[in-house]
Amino acid sequence: MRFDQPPPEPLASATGFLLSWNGQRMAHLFARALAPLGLRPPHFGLLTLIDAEPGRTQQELVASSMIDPSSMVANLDELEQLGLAERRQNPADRRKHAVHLTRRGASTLAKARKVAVGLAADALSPLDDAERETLRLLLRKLAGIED
Amino acid sequence: MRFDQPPPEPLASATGFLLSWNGQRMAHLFARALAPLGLRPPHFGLLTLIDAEPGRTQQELVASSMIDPSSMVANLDELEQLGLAERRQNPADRRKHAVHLTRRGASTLAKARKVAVGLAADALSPLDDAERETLRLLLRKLAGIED
DNA sequence: TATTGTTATACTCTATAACTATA
DNA sequence: TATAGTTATAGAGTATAACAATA
Repeated sequence: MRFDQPPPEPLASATGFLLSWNGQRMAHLFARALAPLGLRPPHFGLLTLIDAEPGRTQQELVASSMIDPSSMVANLDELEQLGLAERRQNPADRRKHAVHLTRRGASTLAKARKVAVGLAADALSPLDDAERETLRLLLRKLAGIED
Repeated sequence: MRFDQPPPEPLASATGFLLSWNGQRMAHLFARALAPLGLRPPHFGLLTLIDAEPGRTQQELVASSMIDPSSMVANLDELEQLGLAERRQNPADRRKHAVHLTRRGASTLAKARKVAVGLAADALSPLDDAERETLRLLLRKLAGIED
């Protein structure tokens, strides 16, 4: 898909289509902005979740993320290979792995956050601050988040 | 990706992430709603564009859509196999194909539109009418559409 | 030599389900 | 018998670039 020009009418009149278009465009831009760090968007989400509550098991991460179990394995494998996260053994139950960030993982996450903030500022530039906040609140409500 | 629960904090605080999440969720739901008609989302977009201006060449459709040339061929092949669209020869330039809907294509498009309208009503149900219109206008502005 | 359309191919991403180990 | 994690595999979807035909 190409996102180099505004979407064509009459599709661009429908809210559902606009939502898909803007969302997929944002995902696309984010993937590209993250690539120089060697990360893909799910990596960023996972690093963020591990950082928010270190030591969770993979299943707990599956439950609180959008990633299914087999993709979780693959993504954590990649983060380990990059030296950004590690699985630690739980002595009480050797089936369970506690997932932590490495020091390098924490610093890479900080860099990635800067990339994300910069991209958002750029991609949302057609809107002023008040409009951005209105959009954010509408999207939270739409996503089913209670405030 | 799973979209069966609201996205996790702290990701769900960022407008960019919310945009991706809602957009991909909508695309996902739309793909599923369209499947019983034997269509995928690009088919719907293409049928809509052909209907809006019948007789365009494939290149013109490429230029005014988000679909790249080789995917355009594949998508039109599929629409022809389904009996929904047809390539007509241009006598003046035999390289160019004029793309039209068949009668069946027009009626399938009408059905698909109903599906799309129903899905949008459903997926946007957390918002009231005024909020939906605000969202629509913000998304148009964000997409770079001048009003 | 440029344009229109097509084909072939390779790649990313993900989902499904089967499998291993521990409990 | 149930749970945590893993592996293997197949499938959808898309992008890249080479190719054929017509102009």
